[in-house]
Amino acid sequence: MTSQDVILGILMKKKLAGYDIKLMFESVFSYFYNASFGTIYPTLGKMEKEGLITKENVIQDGKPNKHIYSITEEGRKRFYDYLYSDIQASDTKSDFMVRLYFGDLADRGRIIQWLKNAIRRAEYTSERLETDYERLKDTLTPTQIICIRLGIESSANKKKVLMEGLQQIESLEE
Amino acid sequence: MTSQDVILGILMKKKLAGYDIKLMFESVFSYFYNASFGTIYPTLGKMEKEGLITKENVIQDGKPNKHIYSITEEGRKRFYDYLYSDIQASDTKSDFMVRLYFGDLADRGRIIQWLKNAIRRAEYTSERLETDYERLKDTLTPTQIICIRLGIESSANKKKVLMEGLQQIESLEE
DNA sequence: GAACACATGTAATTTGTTACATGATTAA
DNA sequence: TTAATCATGTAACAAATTACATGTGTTC
Repeated sequence: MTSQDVILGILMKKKLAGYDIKLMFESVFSYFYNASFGTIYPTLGKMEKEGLITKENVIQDGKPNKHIYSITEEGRKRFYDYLYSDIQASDTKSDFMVRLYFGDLADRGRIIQWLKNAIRRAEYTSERLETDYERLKDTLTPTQIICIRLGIESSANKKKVLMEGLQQIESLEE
Repeated sequence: MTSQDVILGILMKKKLAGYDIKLMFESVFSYFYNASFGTIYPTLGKMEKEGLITKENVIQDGKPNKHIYSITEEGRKRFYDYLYSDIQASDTKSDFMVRLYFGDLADRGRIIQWLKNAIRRAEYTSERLETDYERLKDTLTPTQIICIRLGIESSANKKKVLMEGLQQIESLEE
């Protein structure tokens, strides 16, 4: 799975500008995919050259011009090639978990701070996704519902485990 | 957090060869970090040049020679620079979740296959980690216990959510 | 005889990030 | 007036993957 595959998928449903795609990465996709502008724009350029998408120039007033990209037949074909390919193992880099793993090399106060911050983040994520879910649930496809449920429940679960861990750490003798 | 930071952390406790580090990435770290040989060996080389680690040549019979790396004082200092730096947001690329998100473009049979495979993987992961936990729990530090608990419970939770999702999909009219 | 575990390393390529450059409008 | 939102793009650089190359011993 490359950024191109994901962009192709997004354009399957709607024509969009690079900026809009970035907004989607930051909202819906944030807990399972992300890419920066420095990836999105060059990828869109490359895809247009290859005939997978076409560009439309939209002049806006008060705002900069937009390049709206639409997927082509060739692009749709390419997307299905991806959709029916083998699923790759997911790849996670969690700095927080690495810190925890090496936690005995840090002082107790610092660890407690790490845990409290992570608890707050997990809480915030699960609440944000829950709100999104309530707002969007009538427009989501069945598999998108599973996707967002996975996000909500995993962050709620994470919060639970972290709170148990925090209690454990706090109960320890110095 | 770079591969260098993680390798430094691993060498804080024990001198090891690149091959051993790879084994650790595949076992203990697998659910929150990973790096290939193509990353590990060049990184070790660079670290030695910078004086963060030292190399020791170990001749083995029947097996190829090993290069055992030990961390230096300079390396320890560098590790603490990392340990006390800001924690970076975790970065996940889940091909499975992306497929789910675009699931309405795939046929129902395929989706069911995806879900069943993911359920099996989640089950396997949580069982593997649970076994590791039972075997190692007396040697694990308190924060390592939180770390592994996070892995066990998150995969068990994932399995639960996926099974609910599968039922939902299977109950749908064609 | 094939494949796998052990063990290291390089090279080509891909992929991605960060920072910079530009510039209008709007809200604090 | 400062920052944020909107909007695109490039360039320098960093990071990482994949494949290749080498070679022994063991297991199937």
